[in-house]
Amino acid sequence: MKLQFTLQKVEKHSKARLGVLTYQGKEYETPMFMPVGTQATVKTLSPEEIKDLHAGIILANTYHLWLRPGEDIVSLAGGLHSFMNYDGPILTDSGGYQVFSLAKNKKKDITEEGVHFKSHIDGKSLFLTPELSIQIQNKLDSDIAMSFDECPPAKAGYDYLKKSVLRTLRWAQRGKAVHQNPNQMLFGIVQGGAYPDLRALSAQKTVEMDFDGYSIGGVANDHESKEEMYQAIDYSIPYLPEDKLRYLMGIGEPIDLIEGVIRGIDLFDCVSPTRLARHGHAMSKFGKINLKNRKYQADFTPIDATCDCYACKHYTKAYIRHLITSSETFGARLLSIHNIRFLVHLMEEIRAHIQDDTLLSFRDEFVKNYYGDKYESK
RNA sequence: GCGGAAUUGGUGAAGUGGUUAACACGCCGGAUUGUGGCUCCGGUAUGCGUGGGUUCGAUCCCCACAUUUCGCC
Repeated sequence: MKLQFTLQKVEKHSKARLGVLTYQGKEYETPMFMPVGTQATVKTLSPEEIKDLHAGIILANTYHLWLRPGEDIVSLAGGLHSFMNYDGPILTDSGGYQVFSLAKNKKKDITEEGVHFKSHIDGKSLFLTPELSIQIQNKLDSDIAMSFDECPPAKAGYDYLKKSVLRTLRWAQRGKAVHQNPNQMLFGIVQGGAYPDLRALSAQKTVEMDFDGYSIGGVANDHESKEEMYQAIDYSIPYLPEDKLRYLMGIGEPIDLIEGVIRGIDLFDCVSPTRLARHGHAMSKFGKINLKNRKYQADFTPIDATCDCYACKHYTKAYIRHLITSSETFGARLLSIHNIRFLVHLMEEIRAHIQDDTLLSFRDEFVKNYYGDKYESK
């Protein structure tokens, strides 16, 4: 069954929206943060643990699963849900971003037809097209498929970005034409860097094609400023229909989630909670905690005494620090659990504040706690 | 007791008579936004066993001593 999205409320003081996703008889509330499980697993976590965190949609990646084990194997297994034993909704990214990120400093050849680039596994030459990406996602049987887009660097320059936006529009059309899975939503992606007219063009033309939802892409690239990122959202949102999902791709810093919601975003994904975990960092409302720091060596308190996650209920900073510095995978697992729970809980708070029309003051208070003096001095 | 070899940071070690003593690990920081899980970037020996000597200059040459180690009695 296809996911259903119902918009429930828009905040008075901002564009923040509350919505409900209905899937297999269960309801999931938006705005929502989606953990990333590139290779059909949220790194270090079992599906049961993901559900215990009250996460909803998780991401998987077309590019990675195409290369290994191959979409036919997943299809033979009965699709992604049965293959990975996850009965919640799954979104697949199209592989467009991987062309940008995996082949960042390597040879790649972007043509009208598609993208030639090398496998990160064995260097083999690959050719991914908009049609192929959608066909793979049809077979993977995710619940939300993404259009294959070009994800150019933010600093690419107006002329290149314009060409790229127009090509991404043609690619979206080609992908939509071959999309066949009736149980799967298909999203279009708005590009256009930090240029208002390109974002407007991209958004309007994409919406004309009538997708099940719309993403704002190209915002997690390079080192653009937060202001530019927020502008890219602001330039895109006015053209998107109220009753469809809006997904800000790749964004997951706590403050960005709040700012995104304020601007009208419903869905976010980011590798940060799991990647930071593997590198020994815990997220908290007072900023990132680097558990590798010596000062936690004998700190026998939890990461956050008020957190209800498994890691905080049973383990101390000193123990997790020991696991991380000893390269024990249980440390990465505990921190992944905590960090995802932190973001999921943040979204719960955000939804409560939308309900009360108090999101803006929540944002201000959050920023003060999170950045402390650092933010004041900026 | 005799003879040989060795002695460089927390560790394993490279090295040269002449500016800032290589590299690796560890340690200490930092980074990380549609994930190339064990990643990236910094910092980390005011000193080369100790004491003398040679030299304009010694970690590098010489002497003595100490310690370690190997062989022989």
